[in-house]
Order: sequence, then C-alpha cells, then structure tokens
Amino acid sequence: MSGDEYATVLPSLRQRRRAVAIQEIVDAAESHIVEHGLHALSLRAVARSLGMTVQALYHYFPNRDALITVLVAKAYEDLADAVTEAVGAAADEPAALRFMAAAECYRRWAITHVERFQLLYGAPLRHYAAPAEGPTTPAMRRMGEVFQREMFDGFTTAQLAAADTRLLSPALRAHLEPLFPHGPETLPPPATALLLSAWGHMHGMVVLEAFGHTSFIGEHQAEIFHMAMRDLLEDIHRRIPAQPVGTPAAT
Amino acid sequence: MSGDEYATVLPSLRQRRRAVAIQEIVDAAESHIVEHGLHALSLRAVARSLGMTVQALYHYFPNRDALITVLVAKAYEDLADAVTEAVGAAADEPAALRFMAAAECYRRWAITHVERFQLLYGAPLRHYAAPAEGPTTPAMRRMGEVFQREMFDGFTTAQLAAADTRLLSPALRAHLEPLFPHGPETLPPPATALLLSAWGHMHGMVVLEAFGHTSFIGEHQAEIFHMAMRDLLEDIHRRIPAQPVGTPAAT
DNA sequence: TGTACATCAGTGAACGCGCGTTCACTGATGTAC
DNA sequence: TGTACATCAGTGAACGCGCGTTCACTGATGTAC
Repeated sequence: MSGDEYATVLPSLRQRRRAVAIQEIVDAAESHIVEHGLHALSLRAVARSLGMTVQALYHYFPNRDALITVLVAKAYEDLADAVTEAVGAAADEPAALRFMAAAECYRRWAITHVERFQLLYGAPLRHYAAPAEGPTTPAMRRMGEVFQREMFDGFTTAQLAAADTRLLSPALRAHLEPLFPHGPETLPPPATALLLSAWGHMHGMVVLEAFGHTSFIGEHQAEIFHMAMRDLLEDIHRRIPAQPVGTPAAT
Repeated sequence: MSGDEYATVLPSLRQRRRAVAIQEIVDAAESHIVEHGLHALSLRAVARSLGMTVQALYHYFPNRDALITVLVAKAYEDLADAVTEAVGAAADEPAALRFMAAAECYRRWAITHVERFQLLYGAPLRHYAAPAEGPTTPAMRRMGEVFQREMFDGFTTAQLAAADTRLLSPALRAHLEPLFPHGPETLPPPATALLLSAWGHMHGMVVLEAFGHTSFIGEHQAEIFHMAMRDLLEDIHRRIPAQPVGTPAAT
C-alpha cells in the first residue's frame, strides 16, 4: 500500500475539519429549530448562532434548501432509529408489547421533538420542495417495516393475504402488491391496507396531540393513546383469519 | 319607532361598505392562500390583489394576526358546515352511511382545500398564536357533535357508559366526564375516548394524504380511506355492549 | 526538502426583496343642531 | 334645510427588519515536482 492510497483512505486535515464543520452547522440548525421554532430557521440565523458569517455556509451547502433537505433526512433517520431501538429494547416481550413500545415511542418522539416532527409531517415548508426520491425515504421505509413486523408477527403470508378488508378492488390489489417487498416475502395487499390504516390511526392521534389540538384532554393523552393503540392491534388481528390447521405460523 | 331607532337597525352606507370591504379582504386572502400557498400570505399581498395600499387594511384589521384569526375561524366554520350538510343530505340513510358520508366529506374538504386545511391542522403559523378560546372553537365542537351523533346512533347512554375501553383510569374518567355535554345528556367517558380515537384515525389518514405522505398509493387513497372508516365504525360498535333486554334504544 | 501552484474556508461589502407597522394628510360620509 | 364638526376610508412616504445570494478578496491547507 503506497502513501497515495493512504491519502484516499485517511481523511486530510481539511476533510476532517470540513466534516466537523458540517456536523456543527446541522447541529446548530437543529438547536435553532428547537429553541426558536421551525419558522425561524434561516441560514443567517444558523450562521449567527455559530459565530460565522452567512456566506461561509455556502462552502458547505449550495443553498438553504440543501440544508433543510439534510435536516429532514436526519429527522426521519432519528425517528426511525428511536422506534427501532424501542422495539429492540422490548425484544423479549410478546409481539403485542413490542408493537405498543414502537407506537409509544413514535408518540414520545413527536411530543419531545415537536419542531422536528413538524419538519417531517407539518405543512410543507415555505418554498421548500422535498426532492422526490421514490415512494418513501429509506428511513420511512425502515420504520414502516418495524411496524409491519410487529403488527403481523405470528401470521403467515397466506393468512395476511386472506385478511378481511372487504372488497379490495382488483386495481388497488395490483397497485399494493409490489409496494412492500420485505425479505423474501411480500406483504399481501390486504395487510398493506391494514398497515396504512393503522399508520394513519397512530399518526393522527399523535399529530393532533403534538400540534395542540387535543390540549383539552390535558395529561391523559398518553392513556387515551395507549388504549387506542391496544384496541387497534386487537381489531386488526381480529380481521386476520385463524391459522388453517397444520400450517406452521411464521415467526 | 323613531328614526333614531331605525338608524341602529338599518346599517348606514358606511357600515354597508365596511361590511363589503371586510368580506372582500377575507375573500382575497383566501384566494391568495389557495393560489400562492399558505406561506405566501401577507397583508401586503392581500392589499396588492385588491388594488389597495397596505395601510388601508389597518382600518379593518388591527394587524396581521387579526386577519389570520378570522381566516382560521372561517375555515373551521366552512369545514363544519360541509360535514353537517353532507350528513343532512344522507338524512334518510342508516346511521352507518351517514357516518361514512361525514368522514368522506371531511376527507374531501381537506383534499380540495389543502391550504386552508393546513391553516387549521398544519404546524402552527410563523409568529401567529391562536387566541385561546376555551377547549375547542364552537365550529370544532359542532363538527364533533355531528360525528358523535352518527357514530353512537342507536345506543343508549347506559350502553355507551359500559363501552369496552379497558380500565379507563378514574382520573381520566373524571376529566372526560364534563367535556361533551350534548343536549340533556352527557357523552360518557368511554364513548369520549372512542370518539377521540376515531377522530385521530380519520384525521391521520386524511392529513397523511393531504400533505402528500401517501402519494405512493396513487388514486386508491379514497378506497383505502373508505375501507378504514368502515372498519373503524364496525370495531367501535363491537366495543359497545349489546342492549340489555327491555331497555329502549335512543334514536 | 523546498518551492510554485491549486484548493478551500472564511470575511467585508453589497444587491434587491418583501415584510409589518406608523405617521401625517385628504376627501367623503355621517351627525348634531 | 343648511352649517359645523366628527368619523372614517384611503393615500404617499417612510421606518427598520431579516432574508438569500453574489462578488472580490485574504490567508491557510494541500499537492505536484
């Protein structure tokens, strides 16, 4: 191995400083959002809180939207990480409890990071248009797969394919079919529909609470959410037909 | 009746002009939101589209927030009106269909008026803080009562009070008890919890669709929403115990 | 190892923009007598 | 009915603000020979 090759592997002083600087900018931007609200986010504000001039930021991000794109991506990652970790921490529990842990974590993350949650699920930003990167971001997909796994744990693909969601139109079936490839298997359309409904349910309760529309419930939000999620899981399981005798269930 | 009293009843020319002007300003603001997005709303923009100077607006609204407050209130009213009307149009149908009509209408209004829906349920606006006017605005309450009526149609208060939502903590029961006075009766806490869960479910699916987070489903959003709402109603009814023999059901 | 050149991080100065809000003023509408 | 005054809708001019972005420049870091 020659020195040249080292050069391509070991980052130079400049490269390391650059990485650090980018990290600092992103961190400062997040702190600024948390402290002053999403609407107050601007390149100038970030530069100010770093003790730099605005122009310097243009060495790291070509424009404001590029910074926001990074913030959005990171927020998705952090949320997905939190949910994944919550499920991991409950790995020894039954699937129902793992699902509850994931849901509670989704809620807690949203409540704790309202501003960043807003960044993800509030109204689209001022002039910012997210770069279309396929149906969902990788992080969203990751999180979706966690919920999918815990919600449908113990059911075979055949069972899921037979889940009662009344007449799924053939067109809808065909559309959902390829959406969720998941390891070797595919999530059958009826289960995809149930998953979307469940996501909507969870997300709706969380978004109403996080954005202050259910403040009249006061401190009992957690309890109502918990109850709703437990019922949700139960109702979904009720819509999946029982295991035909002799067929082994998936893990 | 003297002329003086007429004067207090019949609006003067100035008063009529003023009413018209206010109406025009509000309309222009709404059009502007629809055409240029919520983020672009400003007094100057509204004045511009009316061919006025900004300062003139200050004769009608003390500041920007006052205009926004009116827009928010009107959006709530319009949404509640739409839902009420949709239910009215299905007055002859069974309650389940009336509920579906209400839900579909909620969704349709949100999709059709994304920007105004954003005004209500997106992230809170820039520096705007809604004037706290009790737990909910009258319009929200009105809409809530419509959903409540159709969801729980045919069940007695006693039945609703016995709805299965597992252990509602005594504190939560006590908190929910006085929240929804409704005619002579009160909505029992378990039913309130179910109503909130249902609202979250409906709202979540709508908000995800309206803000573009489920675009990968394409044109089948309506079908999935419909299915989810039908299942929701069924599941909620399943959680309300059957009528004890001999007790007449409420209408 | 030293030297010439390229790359990069940062600054100072400036651009043009749209914003909410205030002030002093004019002319029309309304009111008291 | 006419007159004096008060109220109100609107304008012109201006305020100070924060914003994204560009340009020309300096000094430090990296690279080729």
